[in-house]
Amino acid sequence: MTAEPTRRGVPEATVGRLPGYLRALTSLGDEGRASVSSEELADLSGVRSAQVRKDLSSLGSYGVRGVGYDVPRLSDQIAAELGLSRTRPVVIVGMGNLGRALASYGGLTTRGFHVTALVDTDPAVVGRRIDGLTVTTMDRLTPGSTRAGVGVITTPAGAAQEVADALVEGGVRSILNFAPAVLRVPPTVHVRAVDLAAELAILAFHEHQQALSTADGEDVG
Amino acid sequence: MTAEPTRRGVPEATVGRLPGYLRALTSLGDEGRASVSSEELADLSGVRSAQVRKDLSSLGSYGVRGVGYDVPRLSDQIAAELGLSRTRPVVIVGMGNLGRALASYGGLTTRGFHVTALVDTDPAVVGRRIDGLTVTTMDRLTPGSTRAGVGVITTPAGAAQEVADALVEGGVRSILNFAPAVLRVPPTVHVRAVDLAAELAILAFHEHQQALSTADGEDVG
DNA sequence: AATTGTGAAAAGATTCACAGCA
DNA sequence: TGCTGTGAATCTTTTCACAATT
Repeated sequence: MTAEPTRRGVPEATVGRLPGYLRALTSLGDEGRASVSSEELADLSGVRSAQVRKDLSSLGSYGVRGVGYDVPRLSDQIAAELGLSRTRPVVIVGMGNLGRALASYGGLTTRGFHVTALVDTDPAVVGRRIDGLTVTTMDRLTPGSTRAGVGVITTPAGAAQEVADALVEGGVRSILNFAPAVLRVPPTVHVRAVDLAAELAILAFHEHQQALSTADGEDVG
Repeated sequence: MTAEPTRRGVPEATVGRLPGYLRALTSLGDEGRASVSSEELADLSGVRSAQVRKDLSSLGSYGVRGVGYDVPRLSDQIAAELGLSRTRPVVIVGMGNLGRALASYGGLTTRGFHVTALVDTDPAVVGRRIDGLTVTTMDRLTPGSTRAGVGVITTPAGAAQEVADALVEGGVRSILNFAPAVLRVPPTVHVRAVDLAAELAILAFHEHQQALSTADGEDVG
């Protein structure tokens, strides 16, 4: 029993798709749609319908055979499963371009997350107000403001580990890391990394392969 | 034979880890290290050593038993595999906070990528200079500037599909999509999505599960 | 003695295909 | 009839363990 496996066994791959389903369901709900089929939900989420059914059944779902899934009910179900009912504090560390962009990013402020602190070390930035919050230094963070919350690291790679340590110390149990660095954290702390350079490199790989295979005379549509 | 499978069969999961290896190797190289073991490289990349060996062997690697991998040589090998030898043009569409942040993001401008155009529809933004480039409208993009390049979408979700269509029209074959929307593109075009809200939701899920299991009396170190 | 490369085993994820139900 | 839920089949990924090699 490490920190990894999930309570009632929702597979990790399924968890990764739940936000996508929720997004689609939210937009269906806004249009006043009462029910949706796995086929349509799959289409809106960019996956296959069998996948949708498997995923939702692993949640102990409440679809109706011959009809589909109840949109508001399934929304609530997924939001509850994701733990989005309770609002979580977010601390952003590193007030460069990316940090500032995230601080004012609407998608972050909406469902379930609330930016409670902005942090930087640069004295020229500390004390400035960004999007209604005053930038503080790391050591001014109160443990209460970060407990059971999410830390977002948008510092240069060199500072990332130090920041992660401080966040963990301050009670953060989840970290979203934009710095191109591997973080060492206790096993109770979850880290997700978003590496823009890596994403581009992966795209470059596929383009490269495509170029090679067309040069070799494969047909490409 | 769709567009998916890779020339000499480098598994997709492996491709996803190559940028991480390259990052570690680059930093080892900068320190003047001549060789590295799978064990150490694994440690630096946050994976297991067996994984590293499998991954590198699928590249047709050139490690030396009893010694390890030659750092500069392996770097070159991976960079070549990823297609990072040739510089690729990047077009960023959507000059909000995130778009501006990416436009001046160093990690993007370095290895293999070069931002060649910034695009927005807002007349108040078009014509402005950001980071040495003048913001244009979509229709002023020359096909040549985007061909075989990468399009980055940082617009609101509602505009994303339209932008993707235009990028594809303009010759882009890879898209990095930050808008929370599923894009429909021809099968020859590769899309990777970065969804910040989804990342946070996934972290929230794990925190939520952890909270549940501790409440149920599981030990958590 | 140290470390790679790789078959084989195990685990995980996806897809199929159809029984079961409204 | 239409669509879910799921066992079985398939495919992919990870991990193990050890022979091969310097």
